[in-house]
Amino acid sequence: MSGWEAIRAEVLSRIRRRDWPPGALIPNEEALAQEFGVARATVNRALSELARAGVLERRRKAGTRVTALPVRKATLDIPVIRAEVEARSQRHAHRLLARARQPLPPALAARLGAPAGADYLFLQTLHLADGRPHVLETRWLNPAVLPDPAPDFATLSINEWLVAHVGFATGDIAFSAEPASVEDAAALGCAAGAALFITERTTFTDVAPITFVRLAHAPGYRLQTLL
Amino acid sequence: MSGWEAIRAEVLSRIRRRDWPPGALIPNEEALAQEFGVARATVNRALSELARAGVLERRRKAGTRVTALPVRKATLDIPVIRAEVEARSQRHAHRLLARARQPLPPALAARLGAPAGADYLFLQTLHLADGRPHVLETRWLNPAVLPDPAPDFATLSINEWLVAHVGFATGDIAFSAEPASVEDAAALGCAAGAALFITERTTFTDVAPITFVRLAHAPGYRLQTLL
DNA sequence: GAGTGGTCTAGACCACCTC
DNA sequence: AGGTGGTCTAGACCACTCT
Repeated sequence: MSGWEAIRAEVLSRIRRRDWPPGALIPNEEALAQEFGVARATVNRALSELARAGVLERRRKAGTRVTALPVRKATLDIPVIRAEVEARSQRHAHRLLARARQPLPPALAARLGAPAGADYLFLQTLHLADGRPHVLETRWLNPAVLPDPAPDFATLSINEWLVAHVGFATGDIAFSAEPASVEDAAALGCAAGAALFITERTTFTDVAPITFVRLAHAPGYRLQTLL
Repeated sequence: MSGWEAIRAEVLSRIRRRDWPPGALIPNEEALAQEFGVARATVNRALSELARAGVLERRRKAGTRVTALPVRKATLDIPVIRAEVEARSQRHAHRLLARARQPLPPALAARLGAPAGADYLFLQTLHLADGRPHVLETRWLNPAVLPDPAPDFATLSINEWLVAHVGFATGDIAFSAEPASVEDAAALGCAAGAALFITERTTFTDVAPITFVRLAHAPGYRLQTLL
């Protein structure tokens, strides 16, 4: 191994070995470049990666420190549901349970930054994995992003239509646990009150809100990632 | 704005505008460098960031494509519990409920890559926020990583001792929803069967397993992040 | 074999921040 | 005011992988 990855490994090793304990200032880029016999840019690359991982804290003039109370950063992959199901070699299908124009509930209007009571498209979709209920998707969609006539979401999943036609957007995502409502339970085929893993996402373009979606995952769902 | 961030923004804009639709091959680095009047390294930096975000897919010789079915990547911060509580201006405290040497349950031994029935330290800690139950932490700890004599975890939280003395490690993390067990309910002061948000982590150093920890969060907990 | 991205270098300038 | 990291350049070599 050589190059910036080798330097990252060596620095990490010195941190683990407590040569550079938590909170300590480490030598500056030029000194390390000399020590390792590489260009400063190579050291910069290695240290920047460690800073991104939360292991180091870097500030101009102040130098580079080992993070005292490291905030571990985990990267989650949020796949399209169909891709997630098919990655487990299961067959994916979806059924459109509801589709209606509805005024946006006030709480959601606030989260999306939309006018209260705005006319939104309400969609409820049940995703199936190998024919069994997998995820109940409840979505409010800004009709302004839709073409006229609107696509038939009975055949093409909404989410896939969005990623293909609206493109990349910003937003936020939240995870929680909720007891299954009567509606959740009916759709997912579980008992009311069962512990469900809930994902909630809001997405925006630069100019307008796009959608709010709540995913209620069938019992047993796990979201997993490497640290 | 100028530099690599400007180029990233312009490329992203062309993708959103569908000048470069999903799946399309975009010009190579040298062509873009000429067009924007910058060095190839600057284009490389911009495109690498977009690839890291999952917007582009890059392969030598094959070139750079707009991701067809983008896998959104969300970065989660996993703070030390005390820091998380204090960040909300609440007072943190913890009580050590149990501490015992116990053989590692077979299921956990497999996950940690430890010999079945290995002698581990079992610790159960209740974290309080403003005096109210916040998280029930259930942990198995490899005694080999502890000094002799072992620290008194009644005063210093285990997790903080670990981050300060064992240092950075690899591992994995999983999130799920579970009904509260009788034990969970008693500790957290909620009803048995209530929907709890569960975090499970396993961590290793290069050479040995360190710990498995299960965090049962009190009802209402949300894990949130930006996309 | 050849085209593409990944990385490295040596030097430079600059933004930022602590002192 | 001056030290530090952040970025850019122009050029080079290399690793990978598609054809």
